Amino acid sequence: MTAPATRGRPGPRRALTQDQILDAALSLLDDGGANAASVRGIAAKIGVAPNAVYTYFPDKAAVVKALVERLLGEADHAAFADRNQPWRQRMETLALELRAQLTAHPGAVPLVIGGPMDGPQALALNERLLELLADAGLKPTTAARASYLLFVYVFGSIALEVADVQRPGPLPPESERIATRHLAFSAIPADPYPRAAAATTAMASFISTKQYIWGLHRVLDGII
Amino acid sequence: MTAPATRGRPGPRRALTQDQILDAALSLLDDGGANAASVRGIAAKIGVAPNAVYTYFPDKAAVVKALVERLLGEADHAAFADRNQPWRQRMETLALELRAQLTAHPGAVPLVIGGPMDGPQALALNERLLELLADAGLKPTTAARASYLLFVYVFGSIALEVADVQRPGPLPPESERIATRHLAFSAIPADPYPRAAAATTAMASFISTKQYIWGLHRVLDGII
DNA sequence: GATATAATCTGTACACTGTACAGAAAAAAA
DNA sequence: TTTTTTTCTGTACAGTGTACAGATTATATC
Repeated sequence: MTAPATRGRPGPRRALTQDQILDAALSLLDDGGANAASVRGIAAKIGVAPNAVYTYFPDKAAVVKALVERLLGEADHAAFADRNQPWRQRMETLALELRAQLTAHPGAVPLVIGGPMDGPQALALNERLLELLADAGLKPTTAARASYLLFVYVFGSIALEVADVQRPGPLPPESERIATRHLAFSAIPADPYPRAAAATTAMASFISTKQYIWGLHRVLDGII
Repeated sequence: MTAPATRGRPGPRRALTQDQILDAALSLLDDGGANAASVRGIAAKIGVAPNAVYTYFPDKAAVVKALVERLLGEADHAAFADRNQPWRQRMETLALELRAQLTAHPGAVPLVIGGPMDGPQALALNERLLELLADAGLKPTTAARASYLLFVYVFGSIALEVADVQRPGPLPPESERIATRHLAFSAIPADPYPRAAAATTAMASFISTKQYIWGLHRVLDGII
């Protein structure tokens, strides 16, 4: 798959692989946040000169694109491709899988939603969704619309969730993040925001799995 | 409102205002994309040394934060605060208003969804949503959940829409963007993606106002 | 095998980025 | 008038992406 296409031509053997570069990039993102995956940082991590990276990718954008593809591909499609399970269940599995995959790399999330989702893995994901929605009884065009809506919901949720924490590094446990939000929201004055001020506890927990599933079900209810 | 708080103290008069800086930043974003709003660019645009900006904002993040607040605040709340209209209508007005406001500045969108939406204007928006959903008959906690869901939908949609074009500058007209997508999607092979390949025309138009409204209605249907 | 060819990787360099620090000019307070 | 405080500038530093020119290395050709 990731075989070097340049064997049988002159020149020294490649010392690196694309995957090594992506590994390094992801690792930097994981403990440095979205801006930590610099070309120089990547190169340093694998012990090579900065511009050696450009042998494997034309520019940084290509690295990011490949990394996004890889992250999307790492979601296990097998689980929700199982047509024996009820479709809502499969949808839930898919949504949770994607969320788990992406929130495990919060620094990468801005990169995922920062570019067009038109790579092979995004298309594959879309295809699984279309199958699933067909099984749910939707006509192709409605299924396509619904698939896009679900994309919006899933990636929108994840984006808002990771945007909520500013410190780089792995996402703290849900409970801790909720506690932080609660603290922040407790400062909301009742004067201009009476309704928000009265709902701070609820609002604090909107980054939770529970709310994520609740929202998913509302969307699915709307699609029917 | 934005009065200089430092009058009645020694020192030369300020040559700039925060708004001038935000104007410059927005203008740079508008015709250079999300990375174009550099401190140096802003300073050059208003004819001042780069570090003069730091008199008005502690760092670049603060500039971005203020700019986001301003963009959110520029949505006209009056239209959908009118309780005489049916609530679905008001919701539609709100959603369209926000989309228009943000897609008018595509370069700013990554900045909007890149940080926590907890500023005064985000809270004000949330408050309007809560009022609206209360008028729709929802109980406070359900209204709060639904409000967050709508945030996710609106900003998620806008983010995906803006991420779809890579060239900086103003968003091309919808028809042109759809045509571009159509062209790109026409290359989708039927082999691994039969369903997607059969729906390219539909998929191309998912960045449209029509799809946006359709999705909104599905979400509202789900909320009831 | 010797030679030509083409692909790696490195060193250096350039134009950018955010921002820290030191100083000069300016205006109000004393 | 002198002191004090603020604003803005100049300079500087570490960091960014990446272009360019070699040196090195392996293959293909003669």
